[in-house]
Amino acid sequence: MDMMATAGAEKNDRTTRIQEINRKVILDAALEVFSVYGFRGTTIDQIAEKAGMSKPNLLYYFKRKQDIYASVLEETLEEWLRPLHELNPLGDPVEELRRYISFKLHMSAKKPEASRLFANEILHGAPAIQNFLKTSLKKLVDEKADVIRQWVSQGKLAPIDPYHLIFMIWATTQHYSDFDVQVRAILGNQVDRPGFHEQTAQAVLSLILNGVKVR
Amino acid sequence: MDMMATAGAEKNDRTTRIQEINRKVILDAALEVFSVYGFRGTTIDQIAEKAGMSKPNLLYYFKRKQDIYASVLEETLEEWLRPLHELNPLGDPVEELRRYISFKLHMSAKKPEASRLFANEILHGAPAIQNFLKTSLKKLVDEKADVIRQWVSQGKLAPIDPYHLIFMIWATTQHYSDFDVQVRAILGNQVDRPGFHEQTAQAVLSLILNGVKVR
DNA sequence: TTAAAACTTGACCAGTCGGTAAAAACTCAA
DNA sequence: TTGAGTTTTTACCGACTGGTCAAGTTTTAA
Repeated sequence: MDMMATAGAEKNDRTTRIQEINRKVILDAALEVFSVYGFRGTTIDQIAEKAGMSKPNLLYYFKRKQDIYASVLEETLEEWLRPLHELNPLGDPVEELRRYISFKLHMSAKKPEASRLFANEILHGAPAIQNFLKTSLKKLVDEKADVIRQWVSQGKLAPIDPYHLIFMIWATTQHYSDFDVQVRAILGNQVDRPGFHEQTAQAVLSLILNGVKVR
Repeated sequence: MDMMATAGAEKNDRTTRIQEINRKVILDAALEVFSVYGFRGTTIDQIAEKAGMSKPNLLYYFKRKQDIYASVLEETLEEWLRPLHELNPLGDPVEELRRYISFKLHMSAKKPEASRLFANEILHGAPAIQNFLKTSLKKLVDEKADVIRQWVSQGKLAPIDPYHLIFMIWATTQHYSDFDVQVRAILGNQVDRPGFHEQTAQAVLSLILNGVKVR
């Protein structure tokens, strides 16, 4: 499997209003279903039902199951990585990291499906986005690792490995969406109490930032 | 789906030598396959082939696919949680955490299949081990969270939330097995260099422990 | 108004997969 | 050696699922 462009509808390559609407409806439904059941665990019928249309109709917009999957991934990837893009080399390091972590936690809470979709894809060897990981993602991370390394060499951060720091931030923030059931099993229904998200952010921030500040 | 006992072979409930061997062969094969493809993504034929026997023969030992899956999970769970059990309330807090983190990282590197198996199960809502999570696991974590809380109140650790600390340790250590492809895509083949595992351990340890030490 | 293009659907097909049936092959204690 | 119990295999079934087809309905541009 490999990342590929969205298959258009027949003959003409113009995108009609109906196409625009239905593609979006399908991709929204697909995200919901794929993120819960994974690629193999998802049936086209499930997506079609959630999208409120028949299977052949759905297949009119996306010729194969993989096309839907690749499109959902593509759509969500950019949004998911934007916060890292915004890590500002000129800002205050601790403040920048605080912003980044807060935002990632916020995304995890607000859109856990996206996180789970990736987690599942990567867990299964990233068949559809391997190339993306090795090019775009690597480039972005290398860039930001450089930023962090400079912060360190300027004495603004403790001498930490930037890559492992980034991995730790990813792992920790996404844990709360990917392993939601486990978190719930252990913390019980306090997870649903109003202030929980803020408490979590507070705890995670102080843990990571303390490990990163100069002493 | 729910956790269930291993289905024995027919009539007599005595476990023969052949049964013992074949059950183990099957469970080893099953761990390999399930951890890569997940429950739905795995076919009984795949497991049977890896185990070197025919599908009906495999089904002679485990009546249904779910039984194999449940058995593999059950078998691996205990081993996976043992290090947390060994967190010693009487030891030096930072040293105990160092040991725990090191051991988890070591397990992630040595037996990534186990980690991936759980990650996959939990990611999909933990249908087979929900009950385990809510009872055994919760009890264990509550216990150890208490230990950490006491360390904090004795002034031996910075004032951190014990649950979020545990989550962070889990998330970070398992990241290296669960998201192996992503780590590889970003770090390249340095991952396979001899000292890599030690470097990672060093980086992760200093990050987490710095966040935890009293200042 | 109209006809071409776009959209939708019911019927269906072929491959896959979990699981069964029944009989053959093997093991082992007496 | 023998036969009861255990293990293995061949053949097969029915449900599911990804995807196709052809015919119908709706939309849209002229």
